[in-house]
Formats: sequence, C-alpha cells, structure tokens
Amino acid sequence: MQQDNIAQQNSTDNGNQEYNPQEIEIRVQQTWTENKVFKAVKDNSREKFYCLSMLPYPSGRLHMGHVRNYTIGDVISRYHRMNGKNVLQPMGWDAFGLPAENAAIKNKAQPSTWTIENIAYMKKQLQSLGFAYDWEREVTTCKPDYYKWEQWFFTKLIEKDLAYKKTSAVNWCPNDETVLANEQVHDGLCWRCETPVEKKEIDQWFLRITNYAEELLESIDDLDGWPDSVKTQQRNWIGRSEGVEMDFGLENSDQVVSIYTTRPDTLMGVTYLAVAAKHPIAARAAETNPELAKFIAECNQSTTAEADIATMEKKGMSTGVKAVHPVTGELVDIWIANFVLMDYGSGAVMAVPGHDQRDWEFATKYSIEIKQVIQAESSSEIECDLSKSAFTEKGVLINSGEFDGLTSEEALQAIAQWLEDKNLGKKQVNYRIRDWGVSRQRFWGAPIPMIKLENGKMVTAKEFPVELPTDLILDGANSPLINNPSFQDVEVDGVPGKRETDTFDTFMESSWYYARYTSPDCDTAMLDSDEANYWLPVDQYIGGIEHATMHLLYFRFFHKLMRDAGLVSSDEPAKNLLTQGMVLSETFVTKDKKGGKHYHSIEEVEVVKDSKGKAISASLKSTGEPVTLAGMEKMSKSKNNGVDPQALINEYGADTSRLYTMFASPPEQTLEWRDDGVNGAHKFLKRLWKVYTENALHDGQSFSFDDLNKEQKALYRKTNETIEKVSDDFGRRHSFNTAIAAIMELVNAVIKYTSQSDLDKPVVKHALDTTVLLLSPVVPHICQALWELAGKQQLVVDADWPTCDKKALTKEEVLIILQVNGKTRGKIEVAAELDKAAIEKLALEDGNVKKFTDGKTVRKVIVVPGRLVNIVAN
RNA sequence: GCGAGAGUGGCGGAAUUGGUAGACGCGCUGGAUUUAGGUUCCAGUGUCUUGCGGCGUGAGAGUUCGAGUCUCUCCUCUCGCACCA
Repeated sequence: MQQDNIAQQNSTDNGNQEYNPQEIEIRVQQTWTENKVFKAVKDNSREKFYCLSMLPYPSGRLHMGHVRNYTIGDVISRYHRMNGKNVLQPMGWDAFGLPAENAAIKNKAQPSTWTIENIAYMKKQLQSLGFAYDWEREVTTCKPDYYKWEQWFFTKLIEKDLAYKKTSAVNWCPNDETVLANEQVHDGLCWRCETPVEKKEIDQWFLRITNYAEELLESIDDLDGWPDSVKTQQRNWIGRSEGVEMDFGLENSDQVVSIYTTRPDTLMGVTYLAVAAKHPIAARAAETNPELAKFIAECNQSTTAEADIATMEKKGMSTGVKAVHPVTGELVDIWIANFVLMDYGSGAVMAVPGHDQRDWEFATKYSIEIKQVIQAESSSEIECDLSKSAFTEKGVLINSGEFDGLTSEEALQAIAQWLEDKNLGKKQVNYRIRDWGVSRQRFWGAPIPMIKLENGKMVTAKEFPVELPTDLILDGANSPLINNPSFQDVEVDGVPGKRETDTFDTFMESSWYYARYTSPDCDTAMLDSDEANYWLPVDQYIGGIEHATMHLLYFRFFHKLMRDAGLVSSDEPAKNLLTQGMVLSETFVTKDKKGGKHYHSIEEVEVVKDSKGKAISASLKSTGEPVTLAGMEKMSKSKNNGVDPQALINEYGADTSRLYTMFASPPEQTLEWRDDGVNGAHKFLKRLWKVYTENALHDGQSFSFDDLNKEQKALYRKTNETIEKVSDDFGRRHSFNTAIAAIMELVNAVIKYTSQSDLDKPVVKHALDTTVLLLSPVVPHICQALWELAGKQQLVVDADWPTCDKKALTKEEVLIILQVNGKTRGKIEVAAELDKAAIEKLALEDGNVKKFTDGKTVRKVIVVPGRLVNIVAN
C-alpha cells in the first residue's frame, strides 16, 4: 500500500511561496486600514464587547510588557469579534508625568515635544504589531480637549465638597528647595544633590475617596470577573476596622489627646501614649526642651514612603508630658515615636506593650512598663511569656478591674459602652485608606483649576481648559508656572487673583480615560451619555498586576463619582479584569567610587554562560569592567533592562513576536524574558505555512462523519477537540499558552497523518482551515495571507469562529489506569459504556496487577469510571 | 514591617473538579537529507539502577484508597505600600 507522509509531499505546484512575514504583514495591515475594519460603531441591535488595555505612558519605545499586555487584549478582542460581538478596542496615551520633565531638563526642551515625538514613534510600533484598534478614538491625556473635562469635573467635585484643601507631608530637598517624588529619593537622599530629604507639610488638594470607602468595599463582592488576589488587596487597602475613638486627658490641663483603637479590650494595659513628631503636644513640649526639638528634627529626616517608615529603626523620646488614663486615672507618659504619622488618624496612638508586638519592642527598648491584661482562654493553650514577646491573641481579661473575666469579644463591647456612657469615647468605624492627594508640585500635568483671589477667597475656574503653556522651558527643579504672571494672573468678576500652580496627579487622567474612549470627540460634555452607556462597563480590562490597588481603586472611585454626577449609569467600570504578570529580565549593575548604582542594558554587556546556557559572569563591552548580575527584575527604564521588541519585530515579524509572547507563559504569571524560544515560534509558523499551502489550497468538498475510516475519524475528532479546547482557553480561561499548545498538537497530527484515500483531502483541509481560524486571533497576518491563498474572499477577522461537532467527540473506548496501592501498574482500553463491576473485574485480571497483588489480600477497590481503578492490597 | 502572589526536568511551562506528573515548546544527544542562507526530517531526552524496579513537583509534617493540587509550619523569590506610571 502506498503511504505518503503529507509533510514530505513537497508538491511544488502549490507550495512554492515561502513564508515572508515582512511582506505579508504590511500588506494585511494596509487592507485593515483601507477598509476601516476596526472602526467601532454603536449599534443597539448588537451585543457589544468593550476590550480595554491599560494605556501606555509614552516613554519612548514599546517594551515587552506593552507587547504582552496588548497582545492579550488583541487576542480576546478578535476572539469575541469572530463570535459575533460588536467589539470596541481603543488605545491612547497617558501623556503627562515625571519622565517628560526629566528629559526636558536634560535636553533643554519642552516636555510636550518629547512626549509628542514619543507618541508618534510608539504609535507606529503598535501599528506594526497589527493590533485591532479603532485609532479614530485615540485619546492623548496631555491635550487640552482631554484634560479640560477633568478640570471641569474637579470643579464639580469642589462644589459637592468632594474635593478640598489641607496640609500634608511631602519629601522636601532643602538644598534644591523643591518637592521630590518618592522615586527621586535614594536612601533618604535627594537624587540630584544627595542632600538628606526632609518631610515638609504643604497645602494640597484632596479627593474624598474615604466618603466612598464603604461602597468601594461592599461592591468588591459584585466583581465576579476580577481575580481574588486583587479583590483581597483592595479590601486590605481600604482596611475597614471597628473600634473606639477616645480621649486621654492631659495632666494639669483641660486639653486632650484623641486616639483610635481596635482593641479597647486591652485598654487597662496602656502604659504610654505615642504621638507623631508633628503632633501639637510634641511641638509644645519641644519649646522648653532642646533635646526633644533635636529629636523632632531628626524624625523629619525621613521620606513619606510607608515602606521606609515601617522598616526603619523604631525610635522615641519621652515628652515628659503625662496623660490621664480614662478608666484608672493613672498617669502614663506621652512619647514621641518616629513611626507614628500625623497623616494617619489623629497622629497619636495608645500603646499596650503586653498585647501589641510593636509596642512591646518599643517598651522593651526604652524600659517602659509591660502590663498583662489578657490571658489565654483555656489553660491548654500556649502560655504567654511577656519577657519574650507580646501576647497578641484574644482571650480573657485580667488586671482590668470590673472587666476581669470577660472574654476579649465581650470586653470590646463592654469597654466601648462604658466609655460611651461616661462620654469619654465612642464606637467608630475607621478605614486605613486615606483621602487621595491629587496635587503635584510639577509642571508637566493638568493645571488644577483653582484661583486664589486677592481678597483671600479660593474660587474655581469658570472657563476650560485652564491651558498649560507649551512654550516654557524647564531650567531647574521647580515648575516654570511658579511666579509666571502670564499663566497665574487672572481676574474673576473684577477681583484680581492668582492661579494654582500645582498640577494634577497623573492618576487623575488614567482614572476616566476608558469612559472618554466612548465619545472622544464630544466637545459639549465630558461624555456623550448615549455612547458611554452603550459601551460601558468595560467587558474586559487588561493591565499589570502592579496596579492592583492604587490605579484600580481610583478607576472604580472615579466611575462612582461620574455615576453620581449623572454621566454614566453603571456602578462599576469593568466587569472582568485580567492582571498580567510582570515581564522581568536580567539586570546588570556596576557601582561607581561613591557606591552609586549604574544600570546597563544587555546590549552594553558581554555575558559569559556555562555549558548549560546559564549566565555565570558579565563585563562591560566598552571597558571590560566587571558587571554584577543583579537577577530578574521588572523591566523598567530606571533599571535599563528593557528588551526592545522592535528588534524582534524587525527580525521575525509581528506574528512571531505575538505568538512567542502568548506561548511563553500564562498571562497572569511573571514572564522571565529569554531570547531562546522565539525561533521556535517562528519555526512553527513556517511549518504551518508549508503544511497549509501544500494541503489546503484546494476546494475542500464536504464529507459525512459516518463515511470516515478510523484514522479520518481520529483526525476529525482531534480537530473538534481542539476547537472545544481553544474556545474554552480563549473565552473562559484566558489560557493562551495551552490553547497554542493544543493547536500545535493538531498541526503535528496533520503532519504525521498518513494519506490513504480520497476522503483524506477534505478531512485534512478541514483540520488546517480550522487551525487558521483558531490561530487568527494570535497571529492574524499569516492567517489572513493563507486564507487569501485558499481563495477566500471574506477577511479572516470577519469569519465565524468554528463550532465543535459534538458527534465527533464521542469515543467508543476509554483508557483506564490501573493502580495498586496508588501506584500505576497498567492501562486498559475498555468500552466507554462498561459499568463499575465489569471494569473492576477486568482490572483484577490484568497481568501486571496480578503480579503486584500476588500473595496479598485485596482490601478495597476504588473504581472511577472513565479514569482509573485503584486496588488497595496488603 | 504590612498586604498579595509564585516555587514542577538543563530552561519556559502542562496537569481545568483530589485520579497516568512532565502535554506543548526551547535546549541537548544520535542519525538521515541537503551540502551555505533562523535548513528540513527521524529517534531519544526527569532521575537512580540501565533488566525488574526504586525515587521524584522549594523543605518538613498532616488529611486521603490516592496530593503538584487540600490543611499547618518554615524557606526563597516577585509585586504593592499612597509623589514612577
């Protein structure tokens, strides 16, 4: 019998065209552009699908994180489009921010020029990757027609008292006399002049996100399509707690210190109070105590970053002022502690060293009394030893006077009630989340539309945009808006005033861009509500896991603000969220004489690898200086470890880049970038091209399942199993790597398929056409090109998603695994409809099973139909 | 420090509901073909014994007929911590 291996048929009549990605991709992209294939139009008769990827900061070039993020979004978009949805997939630019200022200072140019040039370059890169964006909806946040609505909205929030001004701490460089971002502080020093950074309180604008804390917390339960890890992080970030707010009086004074505690049951264990260095009591005590003043100054020499504060050495000093315990009347010392922050609550805490580990450490360090007031509920539990650590569990009260014998839970209520009755305190729900500070002492941002009049009144701007001048040069650390009369000086109803020179936090722009995409050109309102309510909420949002709390919380908050302003009708901005993992890559570091770190890109470094391909050492190509391999870190500009996707696109084309990115790891996991493997993806596309052009360019005639022989049925079944697997992986699981693996298996099955009869041709073509359709969301260019070669008029992107022929899935025989004591000892093929008893009988008769049960007593047989038999014997 | 994840061959990863650990791919080894062009194809590839079989999913314990998967303790790495975006 003549048996041809299909892959070796090498029929030159059809297969003479080579896979040429560069030529194909440009041509296919032109077809899409010319036919406006991705233009999204509202159509109430069709089900919509809004697929949104987090918009990029225009840093200059795309990085692999972008490629990964946008490929995921594109695959999901194209999948839903082929399933009949009216898909919107927009793209835009988060165009304000700090890097533009740094570049501007360095180049003595304007941030706008740098930003606009970067956008132009990166847009070309995105287009070369073939993403199905409706570019007519492009949004650029630094353009006045965008931020004017943000300014307008802010004034509405002022009117509703949802925005307000208060003082708050910033990082201050006393040498440059400028405010520093946390990123501009390195080891507590200014990154420019290495002066120790201080905290400074300045007036800033805030949004009352705390007013929405309860709703933001409660509606997390409605976010079924969000990952649990993000929801947990948001719950913890909001940090709802129930406790008691109470006052401690000062000795010989009618003044009080207010504190909040979630553990009023430990109230009798209070042996001191701790206040922030900025607390009024601290300031007053320091007036007559120079040592204390020195300590307060020292406390101010730190950054505002919580991680810094939490990890620094806990230090304190007694103020000498005493507070009166509200229950016992005993006097307790008031200490200043460097870890208590004025921005949190009242800036003072009660300390219970017996039952709080941080208080215990502080008390031990400064020899303050440690008092036990809680003990374990039953004697069987581990005894506490307060000389070793605090006892932080709940239990039963002791040494607590009238409250002795109560459990912690009972005491929480009893003591709270006692304080309320005596008017010394009240039950209070508190949140860890703080109001959102939106002021930035920066130039390259949207101006905050507020005006301070000469008469002292603060008023909102009435005309928008309050335009940011684009002809100013940054020449130093501070914003050129300051002391700039042409920007600042303004008259309101005949009263002269000065504009606010602070600009908005860039998280403001990224909190509502998704809504603006629905009506990007609307010049009469922030949003066209008809458009917004058709497209919103976002059906699938995709972005980096690093945004789990801040951006994704502001995004939800802003949606609720817009809802309450009547702009949108939904309660939440996004139904489903996919948080892609970081793209990490190797970081290369050298240190200068001062110990300063310098990061080098992989191009600058020569890496020496061992025989297994593992990097063992490295040196600078230019100087030969040894380089430290600092391990895998998030790709970032500051770490100089970004892998340039452009090189990949130039060499292999967009489809290979897309395929490799999706195949390399599951989307939610971190991706450790390695160049190995890209060629494997390319090889697969070449094989697909070859096998398709050689076997699928004919008109496939229809066939009936019942007429197929065993091999044909097997291939047809495999094709249908792949349809089912890939549909589930794309649509439900978002597991793109396994979907691609399944398609590769199908292609391998076709290549290995041995042709025997005339009926093979259509079955093989069906498998290959299906492959092209299933793969088209990932590698749309090659699939379109093959589709054209097969003579199809319709674009692949408009083709229907293949449906699974359920009839083909039924199997007559199933594989049963035979285990003895949990170890696999054999496999049998049995008829699918066989019952448990019959399977058990067959299992016990199996030769190898007999060998392992020989001389033993069968104690139990577990039969899992369709899967396995486990025989327990000893 | 606090909050959230992750850990499986030489490497990226698969195992969806507790049921054959290592799919798919990279790399490597051997062979064939072509002899230039990221060649292509075939075979092998967890590990120790190199037959039978034993051991294997960061470490240790537990639940179960059966654990990569569930529970507890610990270790390591990654992300976030409010002015990088």
